[in-house]
Amino acid sequence: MKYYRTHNCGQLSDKNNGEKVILSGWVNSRRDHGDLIFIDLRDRFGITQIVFNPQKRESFNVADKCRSEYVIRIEGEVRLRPENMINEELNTGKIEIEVEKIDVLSESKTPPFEINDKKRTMANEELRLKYRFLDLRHKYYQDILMKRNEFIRYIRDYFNKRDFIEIQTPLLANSSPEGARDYLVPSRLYPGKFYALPQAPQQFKQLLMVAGMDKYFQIAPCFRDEDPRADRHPGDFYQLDFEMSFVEREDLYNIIEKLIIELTEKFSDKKIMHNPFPRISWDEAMNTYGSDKPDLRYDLPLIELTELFKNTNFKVFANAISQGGCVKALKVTGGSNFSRKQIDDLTEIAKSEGLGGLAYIIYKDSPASPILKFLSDREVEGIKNETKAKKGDIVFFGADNWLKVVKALGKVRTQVAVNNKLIDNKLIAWAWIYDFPMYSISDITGKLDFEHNPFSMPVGEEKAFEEKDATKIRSTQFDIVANGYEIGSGSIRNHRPELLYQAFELAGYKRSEVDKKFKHMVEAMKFGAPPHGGAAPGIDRMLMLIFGTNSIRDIYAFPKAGNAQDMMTGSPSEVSEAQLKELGIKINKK
RNA sequence: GGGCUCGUAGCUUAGCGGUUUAAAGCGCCUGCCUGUCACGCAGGAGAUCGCCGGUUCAAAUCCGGUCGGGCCCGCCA
Repeated sequence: MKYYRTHNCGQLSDKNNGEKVILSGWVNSRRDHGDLIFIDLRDRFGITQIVFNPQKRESFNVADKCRSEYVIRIEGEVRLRPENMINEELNTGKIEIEVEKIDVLSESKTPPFEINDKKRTMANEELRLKYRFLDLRHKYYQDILMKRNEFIRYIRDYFNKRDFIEIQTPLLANSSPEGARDYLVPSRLYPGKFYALPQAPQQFKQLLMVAGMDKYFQIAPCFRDEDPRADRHPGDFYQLDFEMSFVEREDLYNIIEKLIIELTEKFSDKKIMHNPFPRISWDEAMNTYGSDKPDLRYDLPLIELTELFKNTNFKVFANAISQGGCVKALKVTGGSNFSRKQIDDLTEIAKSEGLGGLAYIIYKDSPASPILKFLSDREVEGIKNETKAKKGDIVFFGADNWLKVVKALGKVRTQVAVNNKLIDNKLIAWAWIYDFPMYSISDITGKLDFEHNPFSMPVGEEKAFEEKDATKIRSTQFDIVANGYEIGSGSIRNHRPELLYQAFELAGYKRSEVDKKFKHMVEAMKFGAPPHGGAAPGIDRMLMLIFGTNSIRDIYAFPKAGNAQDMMTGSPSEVSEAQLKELGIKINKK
């Protein structure tokens, strides 16, 4: 009976008036009025005010010694608060507990930072991560973890209702030659050999389709050994991984789109901007927004001007066009008041993406620009017509090969949106980007390589390979994007072994190499593989967006810091000589 | 691997065109207080200014290095 409680701290109301209750929790704050002590007792469910009177001398003396974060257990009677002392901010604000007996279950050292239910501590993150078990006592984090639980349960229900089954795939898998850096796990039984933690259950889920499981999903832990970002947790993260047999892309869109709409409406304060989600081909996305994950909360499209400058005397534009490139423009309404510094900063962004510079025309009473003297009257008039620039606007130009131009102006577009506060944070602009390129020329090797998942079916299946220019082959790969983030991707898979060999061959893999590296996959496809496809939205990014947190770390119970270390447990850490010896591993320290 | 930026009581910050006692709010400790709810009032303790070196009569302050954090680029099929 020592640790028994009758209620939690968020439960009692005026209906319980007069009841004898036992509560336990943490001392959130203590207000000592000399001969009257209030304690706000806190647990995950809420806060209840408890009152100590000097008539119960023994209990009063214990309460006098209680400090923040002590764990206490009290017995007492629920009492209505006087009318004018009701606390509207608390669910339990109409009542308080008149304490008869108190036990201190655990004392607490003075915490390294203040823990208050009302506000998040402003202590720096390194310290908070070190004492994560204390930081998590904040309502902010408790709410997120509870909401995350609801979120994931909703997803499980959604898929279960639709005949999907959740299947756990191995965490000790094989290192894959494609993709991100693997986390390796040494094998004790086979010295010199390694498991790899899966970057995604991609191969297993396809094999489950071959196995006839028909519809699979998993809240799947994934591991990639890459450097973190604010929106990328180092090491491990979760994907909503699913795969279906006998489907087209349309089936995949439908199942995700409906889920995401329900999740957004149920769990977010934000409004969905476009419903149904816009579908934008990769070419169109790049051409219009200069990004394969465009932020559609603001418009600001890139404008095509190559035709206008076909015969221009302005060398920068003429050179770009003669080498098969293009000229594009970005009009910023009301941008004529950009400072010198702002224009310089935007120019730097363009240059960092490989452009020689960022030409511009400012529209005051008449157009003003360093490049005006190189342009004909017809061209100046044409720019105005195409961009619909008016007094008060600015138009930026990019000229080079197509991809460079759109990427650079896309970055400029993003920055302009920030500068001019064009972003409405109350919106989530979900969208589909489809028909990604199957291949691209690697910057490093100069050779053709897979742009994304090599197991995706090319658009048009065998007809795709009639295309002479392999960079023009499109994949059934699609992304779900929102507010400038890539949330996840999917595709119809290539279940036809001959087409798989053909796809790999273009990327420079011989049949024998494919057999060696992906033997189980190719073999599986030869034993009656159903057509199938799937996708994998990132749970973490969805949570970030839908909950509206700024850091990916907020939605994890125990996140790693930006240095990929766990500040609390100290991992990664050294291991004993004996362990290394058993694994046959020798460490060369730098 | 590269760039930017931050590091001053337990916490958050001020001071940083060189100078004597490093300042404030919160927290902590002590005392007072029977209606507070981030209670209030009074008093007190608490800092080798991340670390190492240099310049100087003198460094939290200027310079160099180093360590640690954050953000970004590369990377992330």
